[in-house]
Amino acid sequence: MADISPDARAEIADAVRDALAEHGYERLTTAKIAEHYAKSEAGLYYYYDTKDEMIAAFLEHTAGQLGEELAAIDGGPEQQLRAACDHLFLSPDDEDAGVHVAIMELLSHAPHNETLREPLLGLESATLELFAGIVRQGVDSGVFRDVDPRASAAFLLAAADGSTGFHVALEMDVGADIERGWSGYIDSLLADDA
Amino acid sequence: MADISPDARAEIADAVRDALAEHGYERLTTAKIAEHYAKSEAGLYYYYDTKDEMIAAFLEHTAGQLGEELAAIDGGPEQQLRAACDHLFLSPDDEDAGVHVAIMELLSHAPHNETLREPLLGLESATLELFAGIVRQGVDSGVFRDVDPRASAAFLLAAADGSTGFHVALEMDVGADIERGWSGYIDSLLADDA
DNA sequence: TAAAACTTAGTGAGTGCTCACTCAGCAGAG
DNA sequence: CTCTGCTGAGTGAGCACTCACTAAGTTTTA
Repeated sequence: MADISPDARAEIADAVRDALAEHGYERLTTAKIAEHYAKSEAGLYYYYDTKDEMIAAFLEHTAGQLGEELAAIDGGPEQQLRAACDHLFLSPDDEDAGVHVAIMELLSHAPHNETLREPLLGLESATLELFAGIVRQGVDSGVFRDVDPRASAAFLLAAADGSTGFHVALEMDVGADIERGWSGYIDSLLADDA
Repeated sequence: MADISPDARAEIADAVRDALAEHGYERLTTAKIAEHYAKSEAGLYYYYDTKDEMIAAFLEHTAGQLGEELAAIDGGPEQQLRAACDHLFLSPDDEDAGVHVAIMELLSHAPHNETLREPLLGLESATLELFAGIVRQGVDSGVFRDVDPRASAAFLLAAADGSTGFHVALEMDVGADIERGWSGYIDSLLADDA
């Protein structure tokens, strides 16, 4: 209970991710997690006390990965921001679509579920900080207009989260529109000292 | 089954809405819907065959209401767009917060649930059209720059949907930031023929 | 050095509870 | 007598979680 080996942690996080991508949160059962796990269903309970704890473990694992991926982006503020958006605004045929929809499901359950709230808050806060940091750098270096970094970051991140909804979940044909939308927004952030 | 009286329709839609606001979709049961309904649980099944159909009825009801509310806004394109955003981007202490989170939950279940997909698509498409119409009018009348109306509308709507997530669901303290975000975005849409 | 005692990492077969949905029947209107 | 609208009392399936047990190490003891 106290300490779980990193291997077991990662194996279970992956099993939760695969099961979530396949079935979605609503239909996620411990039996389905076990189907993607080398050991048995009861074995999951050797490491975690509840299903929610397994999901929280998946979220923490994912937050770590996303943080690494976003931190690996380099270039000037404009390039960094475009690359980061490209990463977060995904297309319906993206292979990670299932995972993103699942995280959105989890988000929507946060008001009723304490166990999930904390890791989700961590995930979103970290991403927000990262975006705000890029914008702040852009403003300081004069690449961007004098906008409020937190406001721009929060707005972009909200749009990224929301696009998962009606774009991926509903398969509405607005992928190109949304991409022009955020791209145009970044254009509008650029300082116009031509 | 075939035709349900408008009264019964509305009563059940309201019961679903109240139960959703109170318990969220995950913990929504037909018994809880019945608690907010004047008749019995079994009575719900006199009108609808499945729980999902009751929820779909609620969504259709809500889509109608939202359409009316947004259509009632008047003023110039800038005022209309600001008022519409004010309506969709809500604060955590908004009394409708529960309903918005619930719709977000429903959205995230759409990939796995055919019954819900259609009414949700209708809800989102109608709102998107409405926003795009306002922006188009603004562009045509020269109030806004020559932006792509569908792109701007889709981007704004995505941001509105997403803000429900980390703002209302997580109670992250970014309400003011997001408002400055969309307000600044509308500023950037204005034609600058000062 | 070998047997005994203990620990770690699991497993298969439940168990009890919740919940969507059903059904036989009933009151009142026409 | 029949149709509409409705109900109380189930019922069966699904699911989170438990538990008695085991096989494979590791440590202790004589």
